[in-house]
Amino acid sequence: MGRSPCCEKAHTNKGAWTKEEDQRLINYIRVHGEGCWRSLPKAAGLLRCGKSCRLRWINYLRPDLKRGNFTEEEDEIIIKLHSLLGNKWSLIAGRLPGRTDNEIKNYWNTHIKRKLISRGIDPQTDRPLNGTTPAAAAVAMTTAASTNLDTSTTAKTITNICLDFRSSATPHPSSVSRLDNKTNFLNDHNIEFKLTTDVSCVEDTKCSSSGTTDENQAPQVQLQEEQTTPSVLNLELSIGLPKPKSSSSSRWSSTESKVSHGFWAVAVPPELPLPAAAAAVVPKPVCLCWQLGYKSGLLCKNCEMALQKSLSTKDRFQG
DNA sequence: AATCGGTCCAACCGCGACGGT
DNA sequence: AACCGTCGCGGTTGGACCGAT
Repeated sequence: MGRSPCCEKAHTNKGAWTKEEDQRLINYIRVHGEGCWRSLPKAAGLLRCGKSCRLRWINYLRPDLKRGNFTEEEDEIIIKLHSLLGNKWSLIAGRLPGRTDNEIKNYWNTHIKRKLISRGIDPQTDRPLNGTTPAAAAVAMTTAASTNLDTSTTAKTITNICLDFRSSATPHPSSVSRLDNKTNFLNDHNIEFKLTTDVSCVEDTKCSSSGTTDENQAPQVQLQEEQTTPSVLNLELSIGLPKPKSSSSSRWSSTESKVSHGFWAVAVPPELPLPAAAAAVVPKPVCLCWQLGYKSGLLCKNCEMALQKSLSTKDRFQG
């Protein structure tokens, strides 16, 4: 049986939006908020399909959108995140408040690709075009030494990636909520982040890594930023085998799936002192919004709970 | 002024993931 | 477990714009 169309195409407008349509959509969302895109067009009196409305709002009408050219800092963040995540535009957008995935994707294809080629970097692979590692490359890959922090049966490898987030501002809540939904790819590849604001990383050009190791199962890589920037965040990346999936679907097991869009990570808040952190290291499902260092109040429900748990653990160690 | 080619970006399309039943 | 509806993501496209000739 074929997939039913998302909307009745015969009675919907296509193409560029008119000012009146924009205004209708804005007015409706102002009153009713985002969501339920399927029924929105009818309720708002728009002859558009829900997908079209959603796209128009997210990419163009949202009030928190940043307009204008990308800054050099934004360029560098995009390049670095792309080298890490690939074409995960929504994930990258989640790190650039006010920018949309579509905008970043377009910008990548029209500007950054050329920029990278001029630097001698292959934009597809983010590796040097000539196959050697140039000093200009933003990301160098080296073997990582790891320590075993994982008590689960799934092999994980934690690596450090230092990214330059000098321009990082507090993300808008909408970015955070969107980010919460970006973890499928990371789940599938069992990739974990631990993002801290450890200033020592700024000074330490080596960004030492820690994490589990299983030489038989997981490749180990360390991505290391050239330490020429004044402020760098320490982003630990764990790469391992994909989480086991139920036999007939791509979903997680029942206990795992209790956490919607969950994100398995070593849940250690940045402020936890090292000994406590080491003791508290257990795999927990939390999402990227915490792992990316967002503050309480901007976290999703899952991360908020995880944060509270970890803080109580911290209290026990200090008390 | 007209034409052409390149660039940019808003919007569309198809697909996969998730949640509910 | 299977099915269905909805949502969100990434790739692609079409047309507007702009500079060169």
